[in-house]
Amino acid sequence: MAEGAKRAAGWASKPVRQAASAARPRVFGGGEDDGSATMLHIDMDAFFASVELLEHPELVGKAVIIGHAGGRGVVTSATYEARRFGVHSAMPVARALQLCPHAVVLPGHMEKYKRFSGEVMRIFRSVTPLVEPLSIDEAFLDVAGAKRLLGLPSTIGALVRAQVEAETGLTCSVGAASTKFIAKMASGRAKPDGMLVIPAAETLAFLHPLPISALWGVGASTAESLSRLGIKTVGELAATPLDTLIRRVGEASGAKLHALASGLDPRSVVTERVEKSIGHEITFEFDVADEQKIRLELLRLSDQVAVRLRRAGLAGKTVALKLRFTDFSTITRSRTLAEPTDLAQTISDASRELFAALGPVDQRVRLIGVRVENLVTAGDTVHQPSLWDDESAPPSGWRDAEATADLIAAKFGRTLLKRASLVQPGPRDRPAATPQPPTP
DNA sequence: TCTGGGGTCCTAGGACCC
DNA sequence: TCTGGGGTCCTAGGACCC
Repeated sequence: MAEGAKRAAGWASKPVRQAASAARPRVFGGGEDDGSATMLHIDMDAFFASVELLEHPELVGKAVIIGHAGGRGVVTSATYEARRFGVHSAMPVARALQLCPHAVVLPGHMEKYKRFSGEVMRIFRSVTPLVEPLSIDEAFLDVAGAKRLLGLPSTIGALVRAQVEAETGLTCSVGAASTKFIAKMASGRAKPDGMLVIPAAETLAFLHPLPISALWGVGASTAESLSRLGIKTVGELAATPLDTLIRRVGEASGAKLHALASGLDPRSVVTERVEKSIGHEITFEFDVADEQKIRLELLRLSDQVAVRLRRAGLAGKTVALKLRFTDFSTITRSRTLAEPTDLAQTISDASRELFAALGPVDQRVRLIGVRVENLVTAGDTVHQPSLWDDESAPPSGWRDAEATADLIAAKFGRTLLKRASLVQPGPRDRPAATPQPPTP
């Protein structure tokens, strides 16, 4: 990142920053970094918002929300100035603006965030090859082997933090511990722009006073269920007999939670992950009753999914349809095909058949989604262009079915249109003036 | 206030096979 | 004639994470 951008964002000339990396690391329990905390969890601070601020230096220090203003948007990121008002991710933007009326709402730019993410992950990998990206803005680093070359985990953490800031203008927070799970908890408590080391011997002292909702995998539902057993803290969870827990939350979750609450987490860093499914979904700006609109959107989503499958060299055997209705109830229907596919037409056919099999739907549709599961590496794939190139792609949430149908007709002729049962045969159903075959 | 879009993992029941 | 238990695959729904 250009020096100018950093300065503009008000980060470059922060004397605290220099001091922070040079100062003794924050170590839980007040001791020294004894080198036992070799798992790092690094998490970018207010990632999307911070990236946007690089281009809007005038907004630094202000309450900024990333999300779609108006309509049905939710907050995808917010500066700490906005969070002080209770704003957080996944909250409807409308609600966030009630809590923080002076906040500036900016639209998100996913492609840009992906670029920054790649840059940051590259810096992580310059420290150790044992990097496991967990999402677009966080990763685990196993620095046990890098210790000899680069020094204590806290030194490595400081190095990475300084380098990320120097090269991108963004800050991140680091948690260092002896397991993944504790490292992640630690980075959360180091935020923003900090580092917290939990020596192995301090694990339980750090962990047990925390509320169970802090545990990875304990959401609102599980927290509520456990609190009915009188379990509020991680320490209380660890002291609960395993079979009591299993009866309450099920076999797998019970065993996992009990282990985590006891500080046990044997998972190592996984550098290569295999995708298990690829899908797209869209929430309409206004709930839809028109089934033809839904079928058209299914074709569009199927095409997006197929393009991504082919780019990844994958094909999938199971096609899943997802529908969410006006009352927010959600259903899924899926079908397993005889052969894996990466073709839009096949995925679209399957999803439209699943939709048709529902029979008459008495509610309007708020969201539809198409997902392909049971992925396998595609064999010899036939090159198949997208139904739409970028220029002609109808915007997501399009409203004009006629216009979209015309668009397909203009591009491929009426044959595809008819096959896709996008329009009823009728007076319009004549060959287009200049039918064009799909261009390779 | 009214709830995005990308995913993963788990549970439970039924079919089917041995 | 009645009845096991285990394994695998498929489907639907839900919790959870960022």
